[in-house]
Amino acid sequence: MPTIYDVAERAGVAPVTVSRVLNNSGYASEATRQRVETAVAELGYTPNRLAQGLRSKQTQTLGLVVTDITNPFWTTVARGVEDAAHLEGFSVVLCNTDESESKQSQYVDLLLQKQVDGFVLVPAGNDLKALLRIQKRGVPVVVVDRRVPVPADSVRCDSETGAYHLTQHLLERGHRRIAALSGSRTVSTATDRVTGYRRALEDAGVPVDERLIFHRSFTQQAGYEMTTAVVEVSPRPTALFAVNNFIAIGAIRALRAAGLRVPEDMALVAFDDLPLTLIIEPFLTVASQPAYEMGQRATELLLSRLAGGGEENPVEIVLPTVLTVRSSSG
Amino acid sequence: MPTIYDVAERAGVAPVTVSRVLNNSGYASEATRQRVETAVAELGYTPNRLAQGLRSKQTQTLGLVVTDITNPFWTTVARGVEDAAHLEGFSVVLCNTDESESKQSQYVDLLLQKQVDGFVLVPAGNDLKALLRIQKRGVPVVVVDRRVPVPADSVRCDSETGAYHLTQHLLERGHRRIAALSGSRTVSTATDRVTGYRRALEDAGVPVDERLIFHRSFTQQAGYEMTTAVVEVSPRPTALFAVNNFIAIGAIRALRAAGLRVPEDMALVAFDDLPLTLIIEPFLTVASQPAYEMGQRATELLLSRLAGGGEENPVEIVLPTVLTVRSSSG
DNA sequence: TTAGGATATGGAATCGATTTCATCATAAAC
DNA sequence: GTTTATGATGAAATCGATTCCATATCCTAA
Repeated sequence: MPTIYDVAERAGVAPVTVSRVLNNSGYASEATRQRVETAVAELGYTPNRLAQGLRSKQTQTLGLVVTDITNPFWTTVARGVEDAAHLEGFSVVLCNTDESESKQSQYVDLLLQKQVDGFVLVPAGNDLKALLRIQKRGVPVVVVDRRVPVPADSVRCDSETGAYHLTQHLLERGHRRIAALSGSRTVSTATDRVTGYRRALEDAGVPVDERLIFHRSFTQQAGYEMTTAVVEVSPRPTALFAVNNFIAIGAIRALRAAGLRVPEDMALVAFDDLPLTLIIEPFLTVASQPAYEMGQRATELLLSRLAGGGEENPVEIVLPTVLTVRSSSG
Repeated sequence: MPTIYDVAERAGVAPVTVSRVLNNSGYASEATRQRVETAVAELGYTPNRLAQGLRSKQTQTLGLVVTDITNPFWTTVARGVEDAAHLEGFSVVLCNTDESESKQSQYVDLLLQKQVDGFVLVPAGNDLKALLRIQKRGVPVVVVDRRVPVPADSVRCDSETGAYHLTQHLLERGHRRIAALSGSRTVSTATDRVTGYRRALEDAGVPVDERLIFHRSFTQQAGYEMTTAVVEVSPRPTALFAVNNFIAIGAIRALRAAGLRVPEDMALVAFDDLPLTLIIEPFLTVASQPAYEMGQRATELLLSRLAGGGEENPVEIVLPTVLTVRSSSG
C-alpha cells in the first residue's frame, strides 16, 4: 500500500507538499499540483485515515448509538443522521444497544477509543454513566429522543403533547376506559407519554384507573403481554393507547388472539408510524414523530458544536408530533 | 486525555511495559502488573485505537456493506455479522449503498482508508470494481447473498431451488398462469430466482409466457408498479411470485387497489419472510432465507481468513431456503 | 531601494501506540 | 562453576500522516 512518502518521491516533492495538495491547504503551484496528482493516480494512493486522525486529532467520524436497530423508527433516524453527516464529509459508525446498559457502556467506550469527533446518543435505560463519560472527555454529544437530568444538547419530540392528543382523540370518540401500554419507567418517553395520557383524562374529567396503566418495554412481545393482561381487566377498557409502534403491533396480535376486532371491540391508537414500505394498509391512528428530521437536526446541532459554533448553554430542540387519524380508532 | 506515557510515568515503568500488561503480551511481574493497573484506573486511561491500528496494522474492525438497510432482511443479516464479529473482539462499521454503485464505491474506499481488517460485502448492482479494489489491496472479503463472476469467498442461499419450490407449490395448487416480479437483471438473486421459476414451469410442462416476467428493483414501489401492470395482462394470471419481501408488499397493495383479494382472486408467494415483530398476522407463503445465519457464517468465514486459516481456494457456502406455506397461496 | 507580504516548498517534530532489539537478573542444566 | 533458558524490563525505531517552523522567491507599496 503506497504511502504519502511514495507519492512524494514519485512526484519529486516533500511529503508535506503532497499533503498540502491533497487537502488543498497552504500553497502549491499548478505544476507541482499536477505532478502530485498524477503520482497519486499512478500509485493508486489513498490516505491512511488512522494516521490522519492520530496526527490531526480529527476523525471526521460520528458515533451513533441507538437502542433498537430493528425498529424502523430508529432506522429512519439513522438515515437522517447519516445524510446530514455525509453532507459535511463526516461518516457515521452505528451501534445498537438493545436498551442494555452494559452494551451501551461498551460501545461508547469503543467509540471514544476510536476517537470519534462526536456522538448522537439515545441513552439506554436510565444509565447516565455513558453520557457523563463522553461529556467528561470533552467530546460533543447530542442526546436524541429522551430527556436526561443533566445539561446536554438534545433533540426530541413533545411526547407529552402527542400522547395528550391521542388520548383526547379517543375521548372525543366517546371512550372512557382507555388503557395505556408503555415502556420502561426508566425511559422518559415512556413516562412522558403516560403523563400526557393522564393529563388528557384529567382535563376531560375522566378518572384515571391505575390498573389500566402498564409499564413493560418497547417491544412487540411486551405489547402482546400487556394486552393479554388488559383484556382481563373488568370492566374491560374500550380503547388502548400504545406508546410505540412495536407495542401496538403486539397489541393487535394479542387482540386477534383474544378474538377481539379493531376498532369494533377495541379501539387502538399509537405513537410512531410504520413506514409505508413495510405496511400493506395503514390503519393505525398514530402520533408520528419526524424520525428523519430528528436525526438530521441532531446531527446538524452536533456538527455546529464541532465547528465551535453555538452558545455555551445546551440547546434543546423539541419537535411536534403529527396526529394521523385512521381506522383503528373507530 | 491520558496517554500510555502518562500511565507509564505514574506507574514508574516504561510505556512498553504498560502495553505489555494491557495486552497481556510478553512478561510482567505481578507487582508491576498491579502498579500499571492502578495507574490505568486512577487516570481513567483508554488506549487510542488510531495509534494502535497505525502501528499494529490491525484495527479489529470489519466493514459491512449492504444494499438496503431499511429492509429487515438486511438488518437481520447485520445482526448476524455483528454478533459473530463481537465474539472475536471485532467491531463492525455498517454502510448502506441503496444499490447505488457510486455509494458503494465511496464507502468501500472510505473503509479501506479506515484500514478495516476485512469486508462483508453485498455487491451493489453489477459493479465489480469495488470488490476488485478490495481484493487488489489484499484485504479479505466475503461476498454475501449474490453470485459474482470472479473468485471470491461467498455465502448465499440457493435462490434457484427456493424459487423452484415456490413455483412448484403454486403449480400444485393448480395455477398455470404465474407471473414473476423480480429485481434488477444485474443482480444474481433476481435472475436466479427467475431461473428457478422457469425451470419449475418447464418441468411441469407449462409454457413460459415472457409477458409475465418483470424485472424492476427490490422495492415496494417496484412491486406495486409491476403488479399494476400484471393485472392488465390478458388473460390475467392467477398467481404472483414476488422475488423478495418488499416486492410482495407492493404487490399486495396494488392488488388491493385493483380490488383483488389474496388468495381468492390472486395467489401470492414470495422470497424472504418478514420478522414477526413487524407483522401482525403472517399470511404470506414464503421461501425464507436464514438471514441471521448468513451474516454469521459470512463473518466466521471472514474471521477465519483473517486468522490466516482456510485453504487457498475461495469457499462458497450455499444455504437452503425454507418453504413456509401460509394462506396467501390459497 | 527596500521593507513587507504573498507564494512555494521543505525539514523536523509530533500524534500514541507497538515492534524490535538489547540488557540484566535469576534459576536451571551440565 | 560456567553455560543457558526464562523472566522482566527498557531504549529506540516505527507506523503514515499533519503541524510547526524555516527558507527562498517574487512582487508590490512606501
